[in-house]
Amino acid sequence: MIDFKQIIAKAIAEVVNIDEKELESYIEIPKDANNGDYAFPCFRLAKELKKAPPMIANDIKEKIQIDEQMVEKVEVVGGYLNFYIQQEQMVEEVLKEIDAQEEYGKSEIGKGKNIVIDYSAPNIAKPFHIGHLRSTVIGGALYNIYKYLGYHTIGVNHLGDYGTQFGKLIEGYKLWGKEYNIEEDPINELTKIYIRINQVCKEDEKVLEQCRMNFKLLEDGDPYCTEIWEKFRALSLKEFQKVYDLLGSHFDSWNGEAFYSDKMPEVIEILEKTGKLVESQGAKIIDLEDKGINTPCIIEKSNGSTTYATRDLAAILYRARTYDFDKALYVVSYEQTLHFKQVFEVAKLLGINEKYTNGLKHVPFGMVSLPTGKMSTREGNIVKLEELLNESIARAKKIIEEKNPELENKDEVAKKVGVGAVIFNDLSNSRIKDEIFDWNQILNFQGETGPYVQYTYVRTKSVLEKAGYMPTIEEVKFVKLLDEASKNIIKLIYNFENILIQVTEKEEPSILSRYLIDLAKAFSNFYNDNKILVEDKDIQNARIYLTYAVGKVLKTGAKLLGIEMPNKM
RNA sequence: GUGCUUAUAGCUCAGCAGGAUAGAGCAGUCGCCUCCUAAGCGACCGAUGGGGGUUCGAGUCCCUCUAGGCACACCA
Repeated sequence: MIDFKQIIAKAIAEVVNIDEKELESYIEIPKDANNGDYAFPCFRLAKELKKAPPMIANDIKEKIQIDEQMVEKVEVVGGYLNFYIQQEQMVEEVLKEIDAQEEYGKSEIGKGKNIVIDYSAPNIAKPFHIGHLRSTVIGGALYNIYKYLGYHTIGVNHLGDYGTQFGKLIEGYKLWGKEYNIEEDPINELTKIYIRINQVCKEDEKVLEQCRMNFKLLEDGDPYCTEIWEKFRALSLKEFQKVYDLLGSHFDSWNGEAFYSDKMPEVIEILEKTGKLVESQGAKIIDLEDKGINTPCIIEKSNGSTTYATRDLAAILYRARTYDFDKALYVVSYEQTLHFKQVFEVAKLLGINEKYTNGLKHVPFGMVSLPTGKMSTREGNIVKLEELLNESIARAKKIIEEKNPELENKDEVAKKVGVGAVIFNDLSNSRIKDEIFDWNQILNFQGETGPYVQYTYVRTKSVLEKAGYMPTIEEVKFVKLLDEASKNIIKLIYNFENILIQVTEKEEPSILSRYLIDLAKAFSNFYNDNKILVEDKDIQNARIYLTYAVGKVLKTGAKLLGIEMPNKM
C-alpha cells in the first residue's frame, strides 16, 4: 500500500535539509482528526533554523511540492504543519488492498528470520491454573503474529518436567502412593501428594534432603525413579491437552527441561574451560558481581545435580544449533527476571555467536493473584484454568439462551464466545500489569471485551447475509465513503499491518486487542449512523464493501490473538 | 538492606520512544428497538500519588519522597 507518511517525509525532506528517515520519525498522527491525518511539529527545527516554529511551518508549506492526488490540503496551525490525505484516494487504496489480499496485513518482512518462542511451560503433576493462562495466550498470540509477518516461528513448550519437585513427588509416592487413586484423577491426586510432602519437608530437613537425592537418582537414570517420572509426565500431558484444545494452543516442540538432561555436561565442560566456573560452598557457580548482578548463578548443586539455570543454558545452546534463531523469546512471569538476567549473562560464556546471545529476550508479564492473595499449588488456593473456561462457556450459553434462543449450534458458539472472552480479557491489558482475578470482570461480556468484538463481527456477517450479494471492487464508488464514520474505519484498516509490527516490536499483543476494540467501535458508530442496505445502489455497494472489509480485519485480528469468530451469536 | 517494577476518574485500563483540549470500558443517572442482532448506540458524572528538575513543550525523561508488587545460591 501507499505509505503516506513516507511520501510526506520525502516532500518535507526536499524543502529542509534533514534526513528523510529522521523526518518520518517526527511525523505524528493527530489525536483530533480535525488536525489532519498526519502532522509535522516544527518546534524541534526552531533552534537549528533560528526561526519561530509557525514561520518554519509556513515556509515549508509554501515550498513543499506534494502530489495533490495524495494530499489534498496542507495547513499551518501554530507550530504544526497538518496534512490532509485525499480521502477518496485512501479509501480506494485500502479497499483495493482488501480485495487483492487473501490474507490482509500479511507480510514478508520477517522472511528468513527464525524466532523461537518459549511459552506456557506448565509444571508436570501440578494443576494447570489461571496463572499459566498468561504465558500461554501471550506467547500464542506472539507466535501467530510473527508467523503472519513472515517470520519462521518455533513454539516451544518448555515443560517443567524435571527438578527437585519431582524428587519430592517421587518421595511422596513412595511413602503414600497406595493411599491415592492416581489413575483415576492424576493431577488432583498428585497435587495432594505434592502438598503433603511439602508440608513434611518444611518440618523435616532430612526428608527434603531425600527428595533432592531422588532427583539426583532420576538424573542418573535410576530405573524406579525414571519409571515413575514417565508415568506422571504422560498422565499430566493428557490433562494439559484438554486445556490446550479449548484454547487452541499449538506447539512445535514439547521439549521440556528433562530433554536437556544429557545436554548439560557439555555446558558444564564449556564453562569449566572459561575458568569462570568456581566452587563455592560445595556448589559450582559463576560469579556475576562484575556484571552488576550480585547473586551468582548456580550451575551445579553441592550434591552434583543440576539447576534450572543449567537446563536453560543447555536449551540456549540446543536452540541456537537447532533453530539458528534470530530472536529467542521467553514468555515467563516477571518473578523470574533475575533468573533470566543471570542465564543470559552466562550464555555469553558459551562461545556461541553474538547473534544468539543478542537475540535472547525475556518477555515478562504480571502476576495473577486471587483477592485473598497469591496463588500457590502448595497451599491449595488456586483457580483451575479448565474450570474458568468451562464456567465462561456456561455463562455464554446462558446469555445465548436469553438473547437468541433460536440460534443453531449454541454449544459451539458458547465455546467460541466463552473462551474468547477469557483470552481477550487476558490480552487486553499491558502484559506487565498485575492482575487480581475477578470472576465478574472476566465473565463480563459487555463493553471492551472479546464478545463485543465477536458481536461486531457477527453484525457485519449478518448485514452481508441480508444483502444477499457482494459487489465487486469495480462496482464500489469510493467517493461514497467520505463521511466521518467511514473515514475512521478506513484509517484504522489502513493501519492494521503497522499495528502488527508494533506488536512484535514491543512483544505486546494488547496493542492488537485494543486495536480490535477501536475498529469494532468505529464500525458500531458507522452502523448506527448509516443504514447500510439502502435504495441508492452506489451507496449500498460502497457500504457493503466497507462492512465486508471490517469483518475481514476483525476476524483476522481475532484469529491472531487465538480467538475464533462465530458467524452468529 | 540491594535490585527490578507499578502508581492516570469510585473500579479496570489506554495514551503511537516528549507534542495540540489526557481517551475508553465498568459501576451510577438519563435517553434510543413498528428500523441491517440492544452482547449495541448516545448523553451526563468524574483523573495524571507528593515535591523538585531538564525542555519551546512532561502522564511520558532525570532526581527524590510515599505506597503496592516481585526477586535476591543449592525451588522452578
